[in-house]
Amino acid sequence: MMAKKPAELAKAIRTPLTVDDGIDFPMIELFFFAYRDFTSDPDQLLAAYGFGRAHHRVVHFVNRIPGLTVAELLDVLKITKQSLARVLKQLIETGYVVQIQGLRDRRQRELYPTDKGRDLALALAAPQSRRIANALTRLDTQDRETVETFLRSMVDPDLRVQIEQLPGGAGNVQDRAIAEPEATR
Amino acid sequence: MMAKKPAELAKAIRTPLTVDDGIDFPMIELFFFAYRDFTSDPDQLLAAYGFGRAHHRVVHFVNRIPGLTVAELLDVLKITKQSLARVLKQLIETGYVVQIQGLRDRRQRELYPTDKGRDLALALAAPQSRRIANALTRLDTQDRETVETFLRSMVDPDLRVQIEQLPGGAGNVQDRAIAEPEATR
DNA sequence: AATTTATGTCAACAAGGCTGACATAAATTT
DNA sequence: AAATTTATGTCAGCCTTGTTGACATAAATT
Repeated sequence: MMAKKPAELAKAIRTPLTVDDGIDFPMIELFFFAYRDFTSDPDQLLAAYGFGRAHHRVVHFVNRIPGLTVAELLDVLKITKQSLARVLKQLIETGYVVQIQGLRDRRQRELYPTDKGRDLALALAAPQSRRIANALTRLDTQDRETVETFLRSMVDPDLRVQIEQLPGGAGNVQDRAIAEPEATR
Repeated sequence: MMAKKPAELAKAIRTPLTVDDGIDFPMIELFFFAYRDFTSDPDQLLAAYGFGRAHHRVVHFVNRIPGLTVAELLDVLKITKQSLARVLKQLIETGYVVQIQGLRDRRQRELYPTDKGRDLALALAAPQSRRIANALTRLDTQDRETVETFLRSMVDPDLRVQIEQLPGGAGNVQDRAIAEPEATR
């Protein structure tokens, strides 16, 4: 009996889980590895600035939706006020983001990027966009829509409104397919 | 000059970044939101077990590649020994994973799931697999290959070997398309 | 016999999640 | 006008999970 080696107590399963177990493991793993490398692109850049992924997300959405309020940003990021406060404070102090008191509602703080903030957002997005463009070159042109449809369907239905609100409307293939400068401003 | 209000110092940019800036923002954001919700599926389950995402990843790969060594697991997860040690210790103590001394090389510890560990891996993978299956229903059958090709191309080329080694070979569309139980063991 | 390798462990640190409580100013309701 | 609600900020403290560097041990290799 000797309870010393737990390896002897509970028996080891030596066969791998596979698709035969009714789970789409290949797709689960592809998604995992793809996202891991996708996020690794901006990581080196961020480290140079002394920022982390949390800063990245804030800078990104402030540039994509200039003037959004703190509450709106919390809703997009799905984090708590305190978590946001830390990184937002740093971004404001270092001059990447500015707050402007709301006109209609003066309790609100509208968030805007500065020139520095815009440059950073572009620099962070560039390698990710390149990676995507490269991946799409292995596909037919109309396959882009397939990938978009897939990814959009992976998002919780009640959260897809967030996507549709973004300029360029990733939630709206038809709108953006032509890539014409719309009246988004 | 009163340096009190940084909002007044650096000017706010009021126009959003769009695809016109040469960046594929729609795809970047779709990927972000899709992955966010994809990982939220197992999170509730994990919380019930008192585990985190780190435990999830370990349990997953130990079930997919039973008998892999600590060094191999570190290589797949791309984390440090110490980070792995913490969660691995917990998983072993609570009986989800067992270690067996290597036969060829007795320094190595081969990692295997227990029955508990296998059940957990399946329970965690189920909602993710369901989400994927649901997303694929909106596509034609041959579009699955398009999505797989896209995701595989998003992975760093030198890291794609990791995918190809997994049973069911997500890196090998032809092999897995038929979903036949091959001589993978 | 000496060295290298695989693993474990300890101490310490940092980022970025979380909660709960409390403060303030502005808007809204009564 | 007074009371309440809302948007935001802030403080204290906790947890997970990533990091580094140092050191120990046993087994394999040279």
